[in-house]
Amino acid sequence: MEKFKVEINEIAEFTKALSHPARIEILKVLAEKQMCICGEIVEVLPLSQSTVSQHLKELKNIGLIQGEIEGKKSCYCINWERFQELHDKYDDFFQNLLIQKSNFNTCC
Amino acid sequence: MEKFKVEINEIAEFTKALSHPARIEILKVLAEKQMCICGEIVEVLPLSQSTVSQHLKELKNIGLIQGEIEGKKSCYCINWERFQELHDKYDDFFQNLLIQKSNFNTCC
DNA sequence: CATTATTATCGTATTTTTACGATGTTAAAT
DNA sequence: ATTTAACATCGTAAAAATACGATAATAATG
Repeated sequence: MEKFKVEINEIAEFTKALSHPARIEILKVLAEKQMCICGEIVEVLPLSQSTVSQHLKELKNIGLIQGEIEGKKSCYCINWERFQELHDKYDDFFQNLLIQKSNFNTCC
Repeated sequence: MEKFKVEINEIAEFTKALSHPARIEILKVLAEKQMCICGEIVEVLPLSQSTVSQHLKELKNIGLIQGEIEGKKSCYCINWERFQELHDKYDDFFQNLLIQKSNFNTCC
């Protein structure tokens, strides 16, 4: 994956983490409930427990969420700091694109 | 793909379109040059012509770029209206998430 | 008209993603 | 000490994404 610049790769990793509806839904649920255990997420999603666990792992890998084992349950929540960091990088990039939008750009 | 709500699916489709570094790079190049022919994009990317063509097609499918055949060349540019539309949807969604970030949220 | 240049599409191989059931692990409950 | 509940991980099947060479299509060029 060294074909592209680091900045580009970082954004792509972020958008990739968000590229599945289940993972977006998970973030939404976690934001609403502040935190919840795995089971609550599984209840809401139309996917099996193991599949949800996999999606949780992916979000965890990129750091968007945190998970901590509490007894026999597993408590998840959003890592807001990381969330902001990634969102900001994405946003910077796309704001820069928008700046370059010219007015007389009828294009093609 | 009817498992999730339309709003969630739309965002996922957008992020999916941006989930590959090549496609992000293409958008960057197109923003910088306002418009360019396929060959110019191929020159810049570390991928074969056919692969780049495929990525262009995906961006075109979701409407982020437009392509028009001009003689034997093919002129591409960003569809800024669509770009804004998708970006706004994404942004709305994540701003809503951020609103729900509570201060006393030490989580887990 | 034949050739060349530009790009899209086809066929296909490889890799990655997605999904699920089965199993393993650990802590709580009985 | 068993049993149960909650969850992660494993194994694996199926689908999708990625990449490329070869070919097709079309317009410009000679």
